[in-house]
Amino acid sequence: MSFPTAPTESRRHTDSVDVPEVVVLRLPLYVRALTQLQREGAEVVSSHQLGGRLQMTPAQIRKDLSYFGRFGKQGRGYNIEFLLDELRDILGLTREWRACLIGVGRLGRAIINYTGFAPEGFSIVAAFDSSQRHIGTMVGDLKVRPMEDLSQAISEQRVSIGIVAVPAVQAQNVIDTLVENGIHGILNYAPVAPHVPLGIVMRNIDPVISLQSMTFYLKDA
Amino acid sequence: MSFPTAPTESRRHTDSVDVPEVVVLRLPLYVRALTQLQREGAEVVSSHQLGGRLQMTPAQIRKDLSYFGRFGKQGRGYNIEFLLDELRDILGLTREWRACLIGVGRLGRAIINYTGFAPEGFSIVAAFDSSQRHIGTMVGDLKVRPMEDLSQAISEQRVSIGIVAVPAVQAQNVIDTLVENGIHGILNYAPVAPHVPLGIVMRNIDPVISLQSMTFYLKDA
DNA sequence: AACCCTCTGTTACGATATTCACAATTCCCA
DNA sequence: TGGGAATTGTGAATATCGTAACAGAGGGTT
Repeated sequence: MSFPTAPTESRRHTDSVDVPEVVVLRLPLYVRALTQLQREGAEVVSSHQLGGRLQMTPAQIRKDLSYFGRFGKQGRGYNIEFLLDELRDILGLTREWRACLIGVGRLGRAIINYTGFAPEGFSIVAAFDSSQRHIGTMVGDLKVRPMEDLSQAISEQRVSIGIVAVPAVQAQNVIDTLVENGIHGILNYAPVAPHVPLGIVMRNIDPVISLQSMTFYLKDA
Repeated sequence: MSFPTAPTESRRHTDSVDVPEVVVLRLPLYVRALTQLQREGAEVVSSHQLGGRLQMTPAQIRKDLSYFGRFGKQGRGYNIEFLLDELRDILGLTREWRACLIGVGRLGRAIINYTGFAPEGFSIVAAFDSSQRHIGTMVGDLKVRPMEDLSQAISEQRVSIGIVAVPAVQAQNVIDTLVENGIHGILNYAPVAPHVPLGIVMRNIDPVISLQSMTFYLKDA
């Protein structure tokens, strides 16, 4: 498999289900590859074909899927539309997810303007900043609000994900605030590894960390 | 440990060294935590303290470090400055790394303007795009060049990393071109899982994939 | 209908990764 | 200087993860 355990991700939820987290982390890749295949007009795919696309062994794909059910037909493979529906359902991608953004500096503005979220059902419905300089200004089509409004906005707009794009020093504070206000999922762009209580799911987006592990392999090539 | 193998990363280099890739992926986190500790004025740290910061077990930290040498003192811990130097050396962070950016759309421009790279020794020294609309324009302080210039720019400016910020459909082509021109490290922002030959190190930055694995844990909370 | 080819789901096995546990070393202080 | 407290480095034990292999089911073909 080409996608080993990246050490800057996630946090286990409850242990009610016994699906390895590595498996969950791969499911979105399946969704994407299947979507691509579907666009190409395919109706059925074998674990071997899918493995070719994703550079992983057919056995791993079958094993991963088997944690959730039996989706294929022997001798034939997987019906793409059906499997996609199932995977979307498993991942919770059949509904819209509303997120709020904290921090509307350069990075925050880039995130708001990123067009990749909406087609996948993720929408940013509120933006916050602690600086007077930003509060009240428009970013995309959102008016930037003060942090004091966070609690109200989260409940009124039924926000369940917080996207953190503040400077490193503020990140832990902001994340604590989000958690206190009932947010359970955090997408953190700040270059730190914040602490979150058990049951909170965090994902870190950090290009510098990615580069720094890359150079290990490049340094004497 | 809070940082399980994220399944959208990397690719093993040569197998000359026998350090597990998961270990390499964690080293940058150590570097960052140690840097932070140093800023706070600490001179020595134990694996237990460091583990507290990073939410991992002391044993894992000691084991990880032991792949590369013996950096601590029993009864005392690790000298922060010394360990930082060693880790930076191991990761190849003692030199400057020059990268080129492909794709100067919204995402590409955000990447160029991102201020987090330079302080860590990563600089973007050339920008390319295939669209006439962009070629010749200035992005940050770089003039956007046509793809035909890629080969020359890579050798003349001694570029060793390619940052890909083109639409999904173009990503595989662009990456193939980079590899053909001697690039061994690729930071891919395009929402695809491209194929790269053995020996090429790729890291994927993909917030949507991160969110899609997060919702699995959020969906019935 | 009989045969053959294909491909899944799953169990058994092997590889990898993490944690445990402890001997050995260092520091500090009395 | 001696003794206790702290902490490393590491082999062994455990846990997790990936791969191989195969029985059994589908579907196509003659």
